[in-house]
Amino acid sequence: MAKRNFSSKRNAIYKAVCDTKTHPGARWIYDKLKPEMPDLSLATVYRNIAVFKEENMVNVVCSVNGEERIDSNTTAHPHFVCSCCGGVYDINTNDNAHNCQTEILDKGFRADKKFVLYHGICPKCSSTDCTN
Amino acid sequence: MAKRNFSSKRNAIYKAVCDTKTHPGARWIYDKLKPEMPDLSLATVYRNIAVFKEENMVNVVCSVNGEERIDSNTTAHPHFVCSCCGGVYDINTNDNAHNCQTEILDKGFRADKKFVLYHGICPKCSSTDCTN
DNA sequence: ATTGTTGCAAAAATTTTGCATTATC
DNA sequence: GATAATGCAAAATTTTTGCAACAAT
Repeated sequence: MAKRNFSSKRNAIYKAVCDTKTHPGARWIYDKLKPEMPDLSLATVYRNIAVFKEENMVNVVCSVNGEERIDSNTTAHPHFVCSCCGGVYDINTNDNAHNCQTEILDKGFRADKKFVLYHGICPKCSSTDCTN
Repeated sequence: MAKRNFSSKRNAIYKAVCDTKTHPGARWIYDKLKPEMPDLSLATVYRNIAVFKEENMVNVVCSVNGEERIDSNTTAHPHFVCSCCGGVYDINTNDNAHNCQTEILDKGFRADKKFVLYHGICPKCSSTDCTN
C-alpha cells in the first residue's frame, strides 16, 4: 500500500462523499467543493477518488451517462438507478440474499465484491412525468 | 418506436454480439468486423448499439475501464468481472434469488431490470499470476 | 532533503454528432 | 422520392498524465 501524506483536499473530498446520499460522480464533488475551495482542481478529485478505490474506502456502484458514481458505504447493499433522472439510490428489497457474504461461484472464480443494481423509474420521476 | 430499415451492417453487428461470450464493447465489435467489412465505421457500431438498447435487444452489463460492455442475453443472470484482465463472464451461483422476477422494492420505485455483478479474479488470471 | 500532493493545461479515450452520400422502402 | 443508415471528421465527455510549484514528513 502506497505511503500517504495528510491532505486537507483529500479529507474534504472524502467528507463530501460520506456526507451525501447522491452516490456522486467526480463532477458533483468538484462542483460541491469548488465554492468553498476555489483552488480545487478536477484532477485532484479524480486522483483522490483513485486513492479511495485503492484503499477500499469507496466502491464504484455504477456508471450513469458514462460517469462513475461512488459510494463510501462499502458494505454490500443494493442500489437503484433511475433511467430518467440518473439518480442513484440505496434501496430496500425483500430479497434477503443481497447481503449474502459467502456464495459459491463457478470453480476458479474468486469474488471479493458483489453489486446488485436495479434500473427503473424513481418516485420523483414517476410523479413528475419526467421526460429526460 | 422508431421506424427501422433493413441494414446488413446492423445485422452483422448484432450477430457478432450474439455469437460471442465476451460481453463485448463497441471497440471489440468494430475490430472483429472490420477485416471482413472494411468500410465499417466505429460510429455505426455505436449508433447500432444505441438502437439495440432502445429496442431492448441488449443490456449494458457493466463498464470496464470506462467502456460499456453489452449482452444480447437479456434474461436476468449474474455476471462476473475480472479486475485483472477485464473479462466479463456469465456465472453460476448458489444464490437462487438472482433471477427473482417480482421483488418488492421501496414504495414508489418501479424497477424493470436487475443486474447482479461480482468483482474478483477469474480462473485464467488466478493461474497465470496476472499483474495487469 | 525527500517524497507526496496539487493546479494547470494538454493528452487519452470513449461516445456523440453534423453533414454529405448511399441504401432501403 | 422520402427517409433511414452510413462514413468521415469534428466535437463533446469523462478521465488520465506531464510537469513545475507547493506541502508534509
